[in-house]
Amino acid sequence: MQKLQPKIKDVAHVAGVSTATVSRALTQPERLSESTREKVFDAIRATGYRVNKAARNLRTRRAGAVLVLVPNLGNPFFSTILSSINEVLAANGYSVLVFDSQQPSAPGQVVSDYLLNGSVDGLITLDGNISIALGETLKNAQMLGNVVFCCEWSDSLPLPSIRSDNALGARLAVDHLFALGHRRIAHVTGPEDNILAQVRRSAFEIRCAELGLIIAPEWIIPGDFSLTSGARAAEQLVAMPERPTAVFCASDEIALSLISRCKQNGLSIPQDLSVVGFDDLEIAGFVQPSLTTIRQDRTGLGRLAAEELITRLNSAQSKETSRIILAPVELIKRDTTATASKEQARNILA
Amino acid sequence: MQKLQPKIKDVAHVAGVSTATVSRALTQPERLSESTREKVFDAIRATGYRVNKAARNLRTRRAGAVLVLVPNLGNPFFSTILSSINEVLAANGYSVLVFDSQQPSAPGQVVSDYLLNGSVDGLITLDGNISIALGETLKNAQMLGNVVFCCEWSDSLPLPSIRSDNALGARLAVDHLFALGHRRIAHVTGPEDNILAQVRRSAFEIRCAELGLIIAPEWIIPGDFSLTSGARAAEQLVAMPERPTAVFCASDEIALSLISRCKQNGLSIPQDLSVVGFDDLEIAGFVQPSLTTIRQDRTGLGRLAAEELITRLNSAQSKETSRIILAPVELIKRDTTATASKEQARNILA
DNA sequence: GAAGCTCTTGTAATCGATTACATCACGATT
DNA sequence: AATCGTGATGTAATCGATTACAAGAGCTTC
Repeated sequence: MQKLQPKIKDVAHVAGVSTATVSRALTQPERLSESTREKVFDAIRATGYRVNKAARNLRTRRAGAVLVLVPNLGNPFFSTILSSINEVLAANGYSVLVFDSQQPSAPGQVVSDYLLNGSVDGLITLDGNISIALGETLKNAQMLGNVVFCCEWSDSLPLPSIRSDNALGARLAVDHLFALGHRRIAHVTGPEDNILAQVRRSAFEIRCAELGLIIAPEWIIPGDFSLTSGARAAEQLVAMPERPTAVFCASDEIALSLISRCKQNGLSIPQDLSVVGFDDLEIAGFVQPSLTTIRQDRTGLGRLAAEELITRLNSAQSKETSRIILAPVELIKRDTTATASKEQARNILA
Repeated sequence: MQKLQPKIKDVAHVAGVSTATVSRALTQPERLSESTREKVFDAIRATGYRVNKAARNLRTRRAGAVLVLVPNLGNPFFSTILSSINEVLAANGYSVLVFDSQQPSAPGQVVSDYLLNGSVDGLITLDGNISIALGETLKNAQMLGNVVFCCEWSDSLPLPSIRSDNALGARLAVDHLFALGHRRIAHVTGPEDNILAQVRRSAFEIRCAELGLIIAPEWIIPGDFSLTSGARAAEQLVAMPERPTAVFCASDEIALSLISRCKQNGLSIPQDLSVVGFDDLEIAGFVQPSLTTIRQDRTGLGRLAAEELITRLNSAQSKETSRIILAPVELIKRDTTATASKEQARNILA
């Protein structure tokens, strides 16, 4: 049975130095003579000493931790990003706290608590629904400079945002389908109130217009990124009298479940319908047919967001710029898209 | 521009009481008279006060936080559990720190740091690879009572473990396939060193033996839970001269990619091969054909683990019992399993 | 050899809460 | 009327680190 956790005083005693010296050995070892430094480290080893985080945090007014706000932790898209955020932050000495904003407790309250009570130094949010009220609170506490958006953003908050080039992604998808001869392209959207889904949708519409494609209103099928919404969209698709020959889905989950449901309804993919997803989840390459999709660099997104936050935490000046960092997207051609048949290609709306 | 964060002294001043009273209002409001209590809360509201977590933690020697150690955060199986852990802990006033044990930094070191430096009060680990050394360290620091396994466990550490009934899962899978007439059943395993994978495998073998089924050595195909390993297993399967008619996979990811690769090789699922997975990932119900699998109650696992840890943190006595809580598993019959054809059923090994 | 530097180390204040102990007021008990 | 108990509040010690400031040692410089 061992004693309680040794404290800095115990180490100082064993090493025969003052607590200040021990503290210096910990935080700025180069300031000590080599002999004392070694004495101290020996004592640390001998006692099994670990700095008490709470005491250090109190004194230094830093938490050494970052909060990551995730909408739906269960979604593999987010958790990969989280993993990469974790990696960068850990390498820089920060702990990572997570909070799932889907939870019953009011996330705004929770987030401002974390930031204002000093539990964390900063926030990376993968959730774009940051309320104006929260923004105000953070601004008043001069905490707004320690917040970074990842994937998402909010037009009403002047915050940096690391995100994929969503518009480009949508264009790549349309161009790819167009090049294959498709002229009747549908789109299953993300949630209506989601800014990123809005960008994908409008870029889709604009690109179609540029290419002279007409989009029937019913071809814009509302979804919400989820598997369920993909299946629902498939039902709508197969029921259409003038069925599109291709569909661009706002997420891979939509695409995967849409494909599955279409097959159940007797459609062949990609012969009867070409499908493009968005995200490039790992599973996308492991289904049959494998999914053509727009890859988002999830690891890069997480890394960049973490790096941006660290930079901001280190720079004393609070700069509330709405800097935007675009992560590249890429068309991954797989097997759910195919050349339009003659009949499909000719079948342009009047 | 606002001043610095108000402290308890400021609140006390505004309310015209002592700091002790403010503190009591926060932690044991029933001990104050109604009038002062209201005065204090008014002052708190007026000043926008938030308790400083570091100061409170230092004084109370509690962190109000729990570390969750996750092997591979990017895996949807784990992240759902994490979400449910988060929910329960948040409801009980605990913050959740995560660490991905796949990371370069030595996870053992990191974990013991977190626990010994007071960053967290306890640990829930979804990773079974807790080293003996770490166990010793924690025991010496009398921290071993604050650790709970979730899904995984370690025979060498006397810790509570919340896990699925893996053996039952394997039996359910075998029984289901047997009832459909299958007599030649393969198994794609999890990682060889993974205790949970070992249980599934040995329960599979035992049940087969009980039913009088012979398992050719090559039908035990090594995998590691991953999509990649499922595809590899499929290659091995299709190349077998005496191909099994059914396969029980240690994870859904294995099953999904195995199915996909088998289809690429011209097999029809389930006509040529019945497949059972393990986990019941959300996607399992949204692929075509939808996956028959053993459901693990991921939400329940997370919840139970969190509740168990909270109980332990609240009880002063350190009880290092290796209590086991089994979460139920369930066979979810979907479309990747079918009655064995006459030829399949008759084809028993000599 | 006095002044001034640099380098190393120690003393003690400090971060912002919680809480043991003391005090006081007020009503009940004898 | 003296004593006691109870409830409400205040005073000050405390949690365990960091760090401003001071001080001493050893060197250089004029």
